[in-house]
Amino acid sequence: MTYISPLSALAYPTRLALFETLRKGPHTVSELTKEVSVSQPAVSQHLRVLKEARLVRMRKAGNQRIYSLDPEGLAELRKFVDELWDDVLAAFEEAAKKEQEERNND
Amino acid sequence: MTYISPLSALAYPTRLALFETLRKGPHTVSELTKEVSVSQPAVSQHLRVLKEARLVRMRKAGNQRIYSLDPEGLAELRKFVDELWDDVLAAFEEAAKKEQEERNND
DNA sequence: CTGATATATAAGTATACACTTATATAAGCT
DNA sequence: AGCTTATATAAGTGTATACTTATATATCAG
Repeated sequence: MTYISPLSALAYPTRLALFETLRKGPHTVSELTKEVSVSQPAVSQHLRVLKEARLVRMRKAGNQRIYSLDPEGLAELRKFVDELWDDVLAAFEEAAKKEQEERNND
Repeated sequence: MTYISPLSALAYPTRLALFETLRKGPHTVSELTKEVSVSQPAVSQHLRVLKEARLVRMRKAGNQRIYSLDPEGLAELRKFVDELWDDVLAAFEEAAKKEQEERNND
């Protein structure tokens, strides 16, 4: 099964390395290729995955393609983790409440 | 290469489904197995990956093992995404500044 | 102690996918 | 037009890993 998501897109080391480079600012494909130890086609393939996951976006500039972070997709990732964090806090409160009740039963 | 991280741990659909179930609260392995369409050993294997990534934790209760979200590991994930978001905002500001400069040049 | 239940581990298999090289596409330059 | 540079796509390969069944471990109940 193939499952494109921001999480799976960032799961692989080489792809994460490309993404981390893009955090520093927009880069062309050849610049990105210099940053990692894989071939240019491999970089293009990773960029496609990142793009489909809406983590990065691309604009053409003459001969080159400039990749950069995609604010829209990243906003969704942020939302996911924010909501996740709400659940974590809720679980904490629930656990604290139960502990309190157990103390009262003594 | 094997790369254990919260991101790769959540990258796979079945594992994400288990994690999403745990967001609702602590569950035993047999409860989790009912939620997904794979065997119990497969669930145990996924839980091990989630545990190594510090996304979930486990406590024994008699015969059973109760899995729940791991606040510590999830705090790290949150931190990662928060810092990532800072970079996104910075990239936005940079882009806006450049656009402004280009307008001034006209 | 014995059987039942809950979970983990072992071993094997099938498939997804990260990589490679070769080639296609597309834009810039002379 | 042709040549060069930048990037993408195609096709093939090796490996990681998600699954399976079988079995081991551990706790509980009688």
